[in-house]
Amino acid sequence: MGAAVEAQPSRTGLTAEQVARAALDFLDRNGLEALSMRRLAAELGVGAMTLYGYYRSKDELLEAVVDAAVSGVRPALDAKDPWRDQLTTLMRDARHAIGRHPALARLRATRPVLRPEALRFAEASLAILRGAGFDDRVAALSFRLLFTYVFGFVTFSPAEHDREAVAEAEHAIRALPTRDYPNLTAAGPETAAAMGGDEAFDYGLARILDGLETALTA
Amino acid sequence: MGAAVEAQPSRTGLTAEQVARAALDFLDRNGLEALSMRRLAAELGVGAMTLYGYYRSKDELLEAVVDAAVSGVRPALDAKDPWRDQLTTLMRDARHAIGRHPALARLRATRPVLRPEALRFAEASLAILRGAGFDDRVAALSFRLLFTYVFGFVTFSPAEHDREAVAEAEHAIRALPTRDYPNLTAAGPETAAAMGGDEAFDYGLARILDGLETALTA
DNA sequence: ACCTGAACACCGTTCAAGT
DNA sequence: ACCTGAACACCGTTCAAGT
Repeated sequence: MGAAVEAQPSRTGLTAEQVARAALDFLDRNGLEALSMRRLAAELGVGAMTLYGYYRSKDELLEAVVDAAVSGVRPALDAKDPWRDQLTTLMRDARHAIGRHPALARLRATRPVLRPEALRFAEASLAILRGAGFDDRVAALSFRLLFTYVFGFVTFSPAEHDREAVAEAEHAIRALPTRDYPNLTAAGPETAAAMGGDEAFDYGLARILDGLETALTA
Repeated sequence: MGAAVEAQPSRTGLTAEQVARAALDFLDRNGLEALSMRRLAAELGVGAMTLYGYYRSKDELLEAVVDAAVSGVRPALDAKDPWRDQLTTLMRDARHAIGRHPALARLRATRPVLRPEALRFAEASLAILRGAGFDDRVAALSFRLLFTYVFGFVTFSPAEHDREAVAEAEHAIRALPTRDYPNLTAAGPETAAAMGGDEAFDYGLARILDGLETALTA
């Protein structure tokens, strides 16, 4: 399990929560590779070893960071909307929520996160799917598909504004021998453009929802 | 760019290729965290600094490792099959190819891989999609959806045989308050089971292909 | 030319000591 | 009780020296 030694403001005036929040903030500013216990401690103005009073290891701290990022985020849904619209809203919101803390998706790739706060996304998805008429098994499989898509997208797509990554991809494709890569070179700019952004996300999501609709009416 | 100092067998009898292959093997045996330049060098029976004769940095070595893993893998397709069957085969093969080197998916999450060998998957996908009648833009978007799904699945699903991860998830769900998580607790075992495995992969893939079919005939 | 030990600036974490 | 410096066993990489 994770945090929770005690929420007592100790001699340093720090709580476990505050340490996790500071780590999340550090992650957003400097990225995952930059975070070290020593640097975080220095930023908090305490000795490196002080952090081990709040978390038994760096791993445990990182788990708490995921929790901190995810807690308080409540899906805003209107149950009167059609299930397809509800899922679209939920997945778009999830994408943007994760996109605000890019390091987190990679953190979740190593460790499946099973904290209650992180499971609200599953609950909200299943509520919509079961409400739409999917039985438990198919609702669960459908949720997993949506989860995989959203987390896969934020993990493997270049960041929102990263025009450079797209340009690099286009350049790499243009350098390919046409003979061995006839289709990729023919659709080079389109393939590079499809690597990320709202259009790509929405297109994929729409196809998945088309597929769910087909399964539901079959 | 990556490797390629020279393929000359030097004093140690090592080539850049061999170093990359050894690193891939090390990764498969010990995981991403365990790989260090010092340890790999020790395993190869050379000084740590010798590796820097082949690759300028650990990053560059890792890029070559991705290349080594991916090179030589040719999609085995029968162009006479319907496009849907061809895509199913290609994506299943890709999933298993990546699954053989679990560290690689996480490596690709940090750096988009644009080496020619890695782009064969894109070429094969686009060949099928364009052959099916998708225009370049929609074919590119559809490829990206499939790519995201396959890489997302191998990244965020527990490994094939990891019965323990499923049990842990089931346990975590059972501990949830029914009042706040009515749907998740109701479909707990199904949700845990859907985290990975062939059934989950094939279900998701089938829904995506349903969606592509809908888009194509619309 | 090719290889490598020593050294530098870092890590996470243990342990014993400080207040 | 709470905090922390020193120390240990590691990193990736530079640099100067070895053959």
